[in-house]
Amino acid sequence: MVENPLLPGRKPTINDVADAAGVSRATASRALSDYGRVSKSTVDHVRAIANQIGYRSNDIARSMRAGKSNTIGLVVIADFTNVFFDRATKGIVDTARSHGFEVLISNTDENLSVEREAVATLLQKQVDGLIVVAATASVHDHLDPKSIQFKPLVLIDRTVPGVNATTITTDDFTSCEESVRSAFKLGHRRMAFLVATPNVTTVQSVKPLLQNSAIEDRVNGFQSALADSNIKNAQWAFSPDVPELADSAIENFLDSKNAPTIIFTSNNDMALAALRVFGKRGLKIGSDISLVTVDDSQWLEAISPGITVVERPVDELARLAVEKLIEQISQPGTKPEKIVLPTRLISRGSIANLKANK
Amino acid sequence: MVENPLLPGRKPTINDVADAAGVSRATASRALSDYGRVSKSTVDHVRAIANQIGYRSNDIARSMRAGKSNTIGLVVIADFTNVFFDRATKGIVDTARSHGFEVLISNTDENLSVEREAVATLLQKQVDGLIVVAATASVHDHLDPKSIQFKPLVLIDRTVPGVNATTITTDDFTSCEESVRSAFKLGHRRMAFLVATPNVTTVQSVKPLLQNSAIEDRVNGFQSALADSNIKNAQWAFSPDVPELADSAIENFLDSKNAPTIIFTSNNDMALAALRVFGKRGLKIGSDISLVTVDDSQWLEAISPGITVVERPVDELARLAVEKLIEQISQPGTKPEKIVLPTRLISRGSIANLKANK
DNA sequence: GAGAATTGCGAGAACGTTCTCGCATTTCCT
DNA sequence: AGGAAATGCGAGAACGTTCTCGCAATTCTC
Repeated sequence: MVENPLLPGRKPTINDVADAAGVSRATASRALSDYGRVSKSTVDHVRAIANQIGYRSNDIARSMRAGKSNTIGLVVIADFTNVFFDRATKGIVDTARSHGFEVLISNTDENLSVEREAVATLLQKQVDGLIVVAATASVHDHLDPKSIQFKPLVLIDRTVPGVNATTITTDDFTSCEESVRSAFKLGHRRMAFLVATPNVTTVQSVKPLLQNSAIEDRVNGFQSALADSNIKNAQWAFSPDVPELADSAIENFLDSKNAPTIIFTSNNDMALAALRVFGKRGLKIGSDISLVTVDDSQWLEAISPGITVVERPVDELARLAVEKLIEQISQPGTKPEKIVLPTRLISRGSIANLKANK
Repeated sequence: MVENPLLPGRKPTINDVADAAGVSRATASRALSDYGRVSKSTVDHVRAIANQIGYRSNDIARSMRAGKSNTIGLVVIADFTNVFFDRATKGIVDTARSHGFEVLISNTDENLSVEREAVATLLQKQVDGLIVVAATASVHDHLDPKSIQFKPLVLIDRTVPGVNATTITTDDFTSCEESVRSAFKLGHRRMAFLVATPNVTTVQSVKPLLQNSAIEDRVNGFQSALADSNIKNAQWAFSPDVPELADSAIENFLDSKNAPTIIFTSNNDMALAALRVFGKRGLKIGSDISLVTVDDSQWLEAISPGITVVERPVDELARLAVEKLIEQISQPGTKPEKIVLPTRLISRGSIANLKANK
């Protein structure tokens, strides 16, 4: 190991800078961090010396002294194909960085005990605040103020009743409603809905108790439009996010007596299931069968026909989450807000026009 | 703000535990961290008290004392659609976590100065080691041992000549070679290649100096098979990762005099460009036009026909990167290794069989 | 030009851990 | 039973910062 000739054996500390510059540690600190009273000439001199010996401040020591780590914790769903959380994570990391914060990421698998552990670990790492995608709406003791040491908290994607934190969600209801209406206008009457439901183990045809307000919103949006259109025989499948089960749910739809002309899926994974089964059966999307899903990604636009989709503003959600969190970190009194971001139905070619075909 | 009635005003520290348990701080520390000499009864008592007052150790203070942060830094390409780095990041975070390490992530945009800054920031945060996807092969002073304070370093995806660090790459050469041979066997003679090239600003038809060994390997693999098959008129486009430019490169291929029957793309973004243009022109993949790309993702398999792809072992790469890094962190003498992981050509329906058509 | 205000800087404490000593007390060995 | 070894624990230092005090030297004020 080659060493710095000036300071053998270890990285330079502020004491080394002080010694080399012939000033006290306190003055060196003031000169480097630009506070307190120091003469201009001392500042220049100390900084020159610091550069020369390659001094870089130790953020751990600084955090310890300051009681702030400039780090936020993110507790999020790990899901290999879920574009939404992928992009949200990336947006959060980038926004945080641009505000001088680092992000510690913990992946939970929609698993409450993993989530508990993750929150505890992040708090031990002394994060200044937390952004959480809560696995379940019914349990939240680990998110209560005292459990998180009264640190700021922002919930994203889903609400948790009983937790008085800033919450940033998307208006899935309205666009899902609109997607059904849109299909109705094009002549669709037999509709089926495949909903990813983390907290079940088998496919259900009747809505179980959902633990996820975002999914609940989508289901409610679909149902509201069905009611308005007086459609009573819609088929439903609530499936765990397991490819085989999702695929079989789609197969069941297609094999049923009054097979649907259109299938709505609640997320990317479920849309993949639909595409797999359609491909296997040689069904042409946009003519033989129709498809609408939630959460846009580039490939949904690139393939032909493009898939009609409810787009959620993931980048804005990520940005807001970080900004609201940092606001609460820097101004502890700030009141929590409930923010709902608008979504948008993007029509591509995946809904067949049944009226034109007649 | 509600406070802990036992300890008003702040989080309990190990001093509070010691006081409440009636022992010294040293003994409390020994009892909680299970080292040194303490009686069984003292351990039980101290732990009970610690639980009771809700004590959780402060990892920042611990890191400061220990000179180790149990944190690794990841410097990686931020790219909205690049599945490879998305999954690599996730794999790295999960593997690290399972070994008790956290990950600090920095996104660079294939930008050297951002990369420099990121490395410096992570070092200030006192990471114990670094995993880096290097933006450029020609400059590496910021990755030299003294620049990274002699901390362990693992390079992934790309090699950087002159940096003596553990390197984990994939054997893109062989599978890319095989993909061309595979197309040749099916009767393809007119081939075109669209290669994502971060360090150019316009589309080039002649290979520029690539700064990326992974891309270089792919190009070399393609070229090797072309030479073996005696194909001399292959078309090439080296494009920045900008949708409009990539799309136009594909258009140019299709509009050229001897238009290719098959297009090879070097990554997911370029494949999306191909799909967009094919769709726009009504070309049917697997019959009118053929396509092969690199880096698998679920949608490439779900659509019909599935896209033939060179699959790279991203999860294993991520796992190895973390494990090798942690090995070097815990055993400082460990020699760097150069690991090359095998890739695999997955044939789906996207290469037309021109021989069968005759 | 004398007191007051300002400026520049050093000494030392503090953040919350862990670890090295050293000192009692207990246990062991013959 | 008497010395040696082992055990249990406390005092205090150390990690690298920042910040509060206070003191001397300089500048200001009338």
